[in-house]
Amino acid sequence: MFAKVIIDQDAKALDRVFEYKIPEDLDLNVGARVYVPFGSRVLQGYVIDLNENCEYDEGKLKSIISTLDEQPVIKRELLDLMHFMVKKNHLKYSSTLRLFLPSEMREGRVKELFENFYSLNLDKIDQVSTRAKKQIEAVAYLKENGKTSSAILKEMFGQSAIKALFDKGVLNKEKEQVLRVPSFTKMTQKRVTLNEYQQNAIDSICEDKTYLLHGVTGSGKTEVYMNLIERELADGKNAIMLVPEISLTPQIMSNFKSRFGDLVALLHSGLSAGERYDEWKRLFSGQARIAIGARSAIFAPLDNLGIIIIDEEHEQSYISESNPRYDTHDVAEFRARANKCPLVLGSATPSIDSYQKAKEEAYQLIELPVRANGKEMPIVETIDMMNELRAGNSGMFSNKLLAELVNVVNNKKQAMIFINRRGYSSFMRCRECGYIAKCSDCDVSLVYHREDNRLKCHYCGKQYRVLSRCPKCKSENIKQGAVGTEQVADKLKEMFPQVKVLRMDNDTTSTKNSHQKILEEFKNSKPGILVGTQMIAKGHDFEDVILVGIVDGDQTLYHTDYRSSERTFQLITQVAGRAGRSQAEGKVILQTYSPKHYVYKFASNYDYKGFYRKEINVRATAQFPPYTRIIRILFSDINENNVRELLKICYTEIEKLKAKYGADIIYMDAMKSPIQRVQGKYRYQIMMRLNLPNADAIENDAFEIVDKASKTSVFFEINPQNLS
DNA sequence: AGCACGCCGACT
DNA sequence: GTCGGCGTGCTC
Repeated sequence: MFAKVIIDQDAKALDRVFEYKIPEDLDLNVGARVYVPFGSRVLQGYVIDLNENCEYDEGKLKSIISTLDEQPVIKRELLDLMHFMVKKNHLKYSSTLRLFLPSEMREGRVKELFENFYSLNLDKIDQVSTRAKKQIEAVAYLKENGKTSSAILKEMFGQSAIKALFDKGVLNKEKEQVLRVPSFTKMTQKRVTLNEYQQNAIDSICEDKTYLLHGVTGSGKTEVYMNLIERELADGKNAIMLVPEISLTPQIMSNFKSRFGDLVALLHSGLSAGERYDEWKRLFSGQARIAIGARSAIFAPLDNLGIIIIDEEHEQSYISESNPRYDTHDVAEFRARANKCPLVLGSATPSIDSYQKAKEEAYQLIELPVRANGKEMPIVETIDMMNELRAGNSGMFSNKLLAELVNVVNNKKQAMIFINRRGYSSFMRCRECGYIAKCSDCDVSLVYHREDNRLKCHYCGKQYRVLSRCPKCKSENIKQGAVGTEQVADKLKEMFPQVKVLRMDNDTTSTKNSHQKILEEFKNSKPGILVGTQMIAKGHDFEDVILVGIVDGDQTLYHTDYRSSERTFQLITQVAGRAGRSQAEGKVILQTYSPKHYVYKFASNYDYKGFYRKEINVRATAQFPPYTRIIRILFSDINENNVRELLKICYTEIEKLKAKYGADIIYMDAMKSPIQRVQGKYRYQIMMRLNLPNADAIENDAFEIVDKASKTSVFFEINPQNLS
């Protein structure tokens, strides 16, 4: 017998199948990790196939040294998925396989946690003194509950009692592996009665299909998810539910934990390597049957899936933007079809892509048009900031927003102020000559951070001293540009000194649990104002938030990106949904310099369908996705000449494809990347826009060309989310 | 990725 | 003569 093996090395040159002989006495399975001789070294690899024959020269084959796994750790379905992903996303086998296993399982670094357990030695039970009250209690407890961990026993009966029992030989001590389970405070969740739409959704979602669940904010999607999962569990099946990274809120987790208990396993980047390994193992062994987590949880080692759910399906975090690059939607679709189970995409603001698929009946559309609590959506008032300016108000808050804030404070309620930019202000600009401070490595504007009075590069983290005069024209009139969270928070503190003003963004949530702490503090602050980036927009329910202010709605709009309208609409809807979640009436103040833009018109009326109709037209007219496919090939290297050379070779070759595909290559150009340097590497790119019918073929041809020409891997992006 | 092999310059 | 620079090529 022969084995096909993928070597666990991150080099492009090694990323192919190597064949090995299998020793007679080795019991080997597809999907097991193995040690193999490789050149003069011993490396870890993964068995992806077993065959009677080999393709390579048999005389040159070496033998597998040993296997690390009796049972395969990568199940068949995931191996099929590997092939799918490698092909679809031009990925390496090795990096794809790594997605399937916790990092602890590579290089044999499995660290397991052991704990002492005690159990009763029934022969010696009569040795316990009748006067030893604690010891008798402990024995009774152990009779009732069986084997128990020493930590629990000592906590309950005291260390001395347990030690005495052990010394007498009444207790047997044994070491046992324990699994580290991330803790969450459980809330007892009362079961809510479903409205007719929710019930209808649950009844309809039952086939081997993809469903788009379009439910307004507060329509009770989570309740639908929980019911669906409950139904599948009862049917003996397992479930995966994905939530966007940022909304891994304690609320969602504790809801699920209290409903499903230890059947839930969590997988996300906030876990320690040990915790992640243990959660993975609980799923693998079947102890846990529901995987909940951010995008990587789609690779949960569960078989027999009954349902896969992607909550807030429009979120960008579902698209992996660093290697290995993939779109969670594709992976979920693959796994759902492999398991013949429903895939549910849920959102209040579906991506244009998904909604179009629903319109074309590739997906089945299900709607939850009303809020579960029967409340109306809060009223959105659009403020024309140009008018404010003309009226002499050049501050960052409109008079209306200020008045509403005063109202909040007087009534001891809460407000959320949303601004989509972190730091104190966006950039430093010389008012005389127009010079803008940039990062010397990344060619991107530096952002002023007041807390440490420094300029920071948001791409590489490099810090600079603040400029007091312009390095170009020596003018001292160098100032910050647009406002950021820090400045807004400072201003509010100044205006409302008696009010608790909290800030939440990437800078204030870098330490573990800081996220939770801020939210907890806000919850207990009345009156209180929470200032933040999109981080505050997702899934937090605060009863006393009656006002949401969007300081500068335009910041996401004027990006040179075909998706900016879509993103702005989603963001406003999402943020607006935070207001008036309970009895109180909510209000949203939306400040903008372009109040007539269609995004604001539709967003302020919560008119998703209207927005979709407009936006899909724009895309069709301008020849943007989903009607075309955009491909961006990014080359980067420390040596600028190397990149330019490679770019030139690839461009000339790819250009020849025009003869073959003609007008299906709508556009093609080579250029410097918008952000020319990141971490000292020069970045150049080729952008292509393709007509759909031949897009796959052109994409593959282009990939072949680039792959052949370059020794290192090149970033190959499809419909890139941001062009930096 | 690592490691061998190989073909040129400058040293005990 | 030999030591060692790192370019090229291979690993089942």
